[in-house]
Amino acid sequence: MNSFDMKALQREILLGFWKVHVLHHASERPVIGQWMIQELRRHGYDVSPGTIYPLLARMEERGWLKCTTDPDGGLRARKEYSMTRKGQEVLDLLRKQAEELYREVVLGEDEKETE
Amino acid sequence: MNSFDMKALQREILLGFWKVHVLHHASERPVIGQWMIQELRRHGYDVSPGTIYPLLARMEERGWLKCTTDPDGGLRARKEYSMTRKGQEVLDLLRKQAEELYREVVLGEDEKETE
DNA sequence: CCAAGTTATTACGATTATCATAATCGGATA
DNA sequence: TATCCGATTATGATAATCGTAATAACTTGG
Repeated sequence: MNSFDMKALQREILLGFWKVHVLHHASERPVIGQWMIQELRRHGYDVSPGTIYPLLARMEERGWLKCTTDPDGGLRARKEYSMTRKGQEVLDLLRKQAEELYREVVLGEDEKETE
Repeated sequence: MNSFDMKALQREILLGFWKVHVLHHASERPVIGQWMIQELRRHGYDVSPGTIYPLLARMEERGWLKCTTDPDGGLRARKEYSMTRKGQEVLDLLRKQAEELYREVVLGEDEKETE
């Protein structure tokens, strides 16, 4: 298959992409950790709970997502993360960056100069 | 300005984008650490040497980039990183991912189903 | 009603990446 | 030769990620 270290690539770069996907999905419907794990597996990537859950928790801490749980659901009830105003701002910026990235590295357009 | 923690955003997500830019640039002409720092500054982002140089060194370790230096240039001669075959494979995969990301979060296309 | 699976999250210790800042090196400038 | 500039290196602290195991609550079958 690939001749390179996929684990390193996931950690250094792809995980960042997936975080953008998470924010995007969260802006349409609530996201839960387990869904994210399965979704990535479906795409052929394997990411451990020890990565996913802390990641969502950090996004909540930072105010990018808000978390709701069934209060009667017990200690490990499923957590639904949905978008906040701040998260939306982050996502807006990320969309711009994702577009720049696409234009430059996929389409091969030159960077626009800041004059 | 922004109401969110830009430092966290840079660290968790944007830095990954910039790594893709680095690989892309390296596939066209050699890249050096100082250039990268200035380029990011030009775009309004501030990243420290303690991030950039280890990052390039890791890419070399992993065989994604190869490094050439003027052998008579002394201990801190400028290092030029250029693309390797393995790095090109990494970049190819990243281009696909960047395109998926763009289609989904910028254009709002639905994911393609794996049936 | 109990045992066994299923769906989820949490805990944890080890490893790796990132950060800010200071130090260093060598060439150019004056 | 003293100073500045372009670059990289060193370092110690902090933060993110990893794999694995533990836990909790529901569901299902006998």
